[in-house]
Amino acid sequence: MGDKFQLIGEVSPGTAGWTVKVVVAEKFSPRVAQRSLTKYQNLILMDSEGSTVQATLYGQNITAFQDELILGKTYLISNALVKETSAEYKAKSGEMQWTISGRTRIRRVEENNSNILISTYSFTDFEDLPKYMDSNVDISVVGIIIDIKPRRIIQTRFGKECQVQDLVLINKMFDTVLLTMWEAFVDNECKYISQNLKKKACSDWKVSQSNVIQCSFLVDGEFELVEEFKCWGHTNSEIIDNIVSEKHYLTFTPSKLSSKLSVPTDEKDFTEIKEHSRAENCGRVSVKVLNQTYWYMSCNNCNKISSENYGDIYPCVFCKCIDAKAIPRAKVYMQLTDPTGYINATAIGNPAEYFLQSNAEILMKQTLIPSVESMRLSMDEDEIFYVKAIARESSPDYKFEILFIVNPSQIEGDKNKGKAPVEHIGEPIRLLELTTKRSLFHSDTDDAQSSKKKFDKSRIESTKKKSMHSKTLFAVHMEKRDV
DNA sequence: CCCCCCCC
Repeated sequence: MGDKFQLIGEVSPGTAGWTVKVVVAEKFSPRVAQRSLTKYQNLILMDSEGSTVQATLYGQNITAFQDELILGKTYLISNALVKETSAEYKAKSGEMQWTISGRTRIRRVEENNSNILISTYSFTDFEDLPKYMDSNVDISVVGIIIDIKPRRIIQTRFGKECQVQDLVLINKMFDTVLLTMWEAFVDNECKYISQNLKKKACSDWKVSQSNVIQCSFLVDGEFELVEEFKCWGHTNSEIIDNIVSEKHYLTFTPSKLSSKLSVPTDEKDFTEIKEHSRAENCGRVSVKVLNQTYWYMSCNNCNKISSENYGDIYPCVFCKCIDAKAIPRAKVYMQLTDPTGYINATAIGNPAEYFLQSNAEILMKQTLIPSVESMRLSMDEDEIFYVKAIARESSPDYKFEILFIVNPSQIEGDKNKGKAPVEHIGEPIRLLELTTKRSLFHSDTDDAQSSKKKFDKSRIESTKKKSMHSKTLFAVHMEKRDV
């Protein structure tokens, strides 16, 4: 399977234009980080030489890719973000780590490379397990799950309550062991396994049960399942038969394993940024834009990032649209500063194009990254940036997004002249005085009535609707250009 | 809505 592609070891952070053919050797359950709410999922990928690399998926990518990266299947992967693992963890995770995201290109290859997988595993026989008790060594076993015990709550010796659940494993010698699943494994793997056991029970159970009855139970033990522990679960009589007829090791696993597990479901929520309140009347606000790529390739249906080439039709992993088209989308990341401090904010799509005075296609075709000044010569009037503070799932701080940019002189003059066209929910409505320079950190409020204007009314209306749950829209008055 | 990063 090697041929014209790179090997895992040949790819480092600087490597350009690489493609590696890999087998998904392991796929762990999605987890939530210890110190934040970030969801992540680790995979182990293996190349033709048996070298492995840890690959990680974050957040929504976990769900998006759950059917793309199937355990035991072969893929061509390119354009993953390659990072060196920090020294702290190097011993454990190996040299490099790949982050798989929407920009990563993944192509399924119809090849059976399970022999490569098997060759790298070393399974410990059940009868040798007692040697490893309390040794904290990671070992692998292979067996069939023939029973799952009820979940129970235990107390550790430190008084902490833990949920555990026992599985009964059987090997080809009909030895059995109890495998105790801890905490998250109860919610994830056990849940999946028990569903699977039920499903199989009617048709297959008799055969395997009669097999079990014939055997003697030689070893009973209790072993902790650590994360590196490999474990395959089946109750299919055919598989048991295979084991009996000397097909020792199984390399296939339920392909939808991860989809049955606890995948993040929470919608992102928008919350108020009271803690960002500072003094008012804080003087001028300035904007700084660092050099960056002012566009990304996106799905024309859902706007999510795409790994395809411009104009290509492809099935989008995010929205599942089968004939999505890859089109560029403008984005710009900027720093807004006032005397109280600064925030970093992103503008995507329309506000980005307005700010950059360009459009996505032109931005994409720039070979050199132009400075914002050079693109924004015409902008010499005051502007209001409507910024939304969005609570992040993963950390306590907010990210800021510029929803639209309004030039006040374009707003129709009536009694609402100059008042920001944004509804504020749950707080007294106040009007934003254009002449007042607000602190960036002041979550200000605006008047819904003022949407009676010709300026881009429909867009503002639709933004309003989407912002119904938001209490965090605030406006930043930019005084002329001050880059 | 969408980008980035994120974890052991």
